[in-house]
Amino acid sequence: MFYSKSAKYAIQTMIYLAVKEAENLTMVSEIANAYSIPQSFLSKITRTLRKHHLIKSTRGRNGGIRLAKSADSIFINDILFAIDGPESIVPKCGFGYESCTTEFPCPFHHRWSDVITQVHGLMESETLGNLARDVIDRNYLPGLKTSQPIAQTS
Amino acid sequence: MFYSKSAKYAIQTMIYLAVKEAENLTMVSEIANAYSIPQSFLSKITRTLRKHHLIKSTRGRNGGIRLAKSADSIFINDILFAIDGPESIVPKCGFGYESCTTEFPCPFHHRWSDVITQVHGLMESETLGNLARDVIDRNYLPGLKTSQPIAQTS
DNA sequence: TAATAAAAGGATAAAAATATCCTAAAAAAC
DNA sequence: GTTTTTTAGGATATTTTTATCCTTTTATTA
Repeated sequence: MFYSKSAKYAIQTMIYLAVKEAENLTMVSEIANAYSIPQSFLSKITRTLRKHHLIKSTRGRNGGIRLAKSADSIFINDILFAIDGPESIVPKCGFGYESCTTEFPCPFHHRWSDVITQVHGLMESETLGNLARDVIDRNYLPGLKTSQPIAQTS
Repeated sequence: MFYSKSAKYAIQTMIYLAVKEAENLTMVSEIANAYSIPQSFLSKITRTLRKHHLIKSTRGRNGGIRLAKSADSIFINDILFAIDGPESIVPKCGFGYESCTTEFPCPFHHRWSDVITQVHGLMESETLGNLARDVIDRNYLPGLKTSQPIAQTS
């Protein structure tokens, strides 16, 4: 896949928070439960997200996490960067050559560059806000009271 | 990335063989050396390729491997399937939901389906023959005597 | 203030992917 | 037929990713 399982968990978490933006704090355990993510593992991921200033957290009873800024100002790439590191957001050669550029292309380069560019363009331009609105419109968020199988609504 | 390191090695190997199609047999060690792949590891991969009838091998002195059929009849998907298994060639949900369909889509589904479909379409339609011709045209194959840095020729 | 509940953090474990090593089998060369 | 060279195969090791466990810190509540 284009990103790690950890990054997937992170994106799920961020979407969850974006959808619940109104609420001040959400417990990590609630999100872990909603997506069937091991709680301790998700805890590590949210700590990383916090270190990258994507979320803020409060300890202690009634504590939890929330977005650090507007969902519209957070791009998917920001999340991938935080979790999978800088490499993850650099369009990489489909063929796997370390240094594959336009000047020194690999066999796959030309065939893949369009597609790879699209993927990374999507990551760069897609905001958490867009995804959250999509989730709300479709009424689709596991674990939320408002959630309904989309199959019934369409 | 879209596929594993093993699959990358396999694709590199298959392209190497396709370019050298004229020659009867190529040693695994030669390919491993050309791409800096651990030889024993590549040996395992070529055994898998053989079991999937993508290459044929001959043991003993002057032995080696060669394509089992015409490069034009081998699709990249065939290689990915052999190495990474059936999952690798099934377009998967960008968001990571296990069951993400048109009827039961996830937030990413609509945004990603176009891109994912393109990636997998490319895998399905791209043949080893096409890639090999590209390599020959560009005179680009590590370890081959004919290889030249493409930067010099363009 | 003590009990409780939450995130933070560190140590460890389990699983998966990648890599190494050694022996066996087979084909050719001598 | 012995040696050499190559792929086949199995056992093991290393690395990376994912997951678990336990303790600490912090805030709330009783």
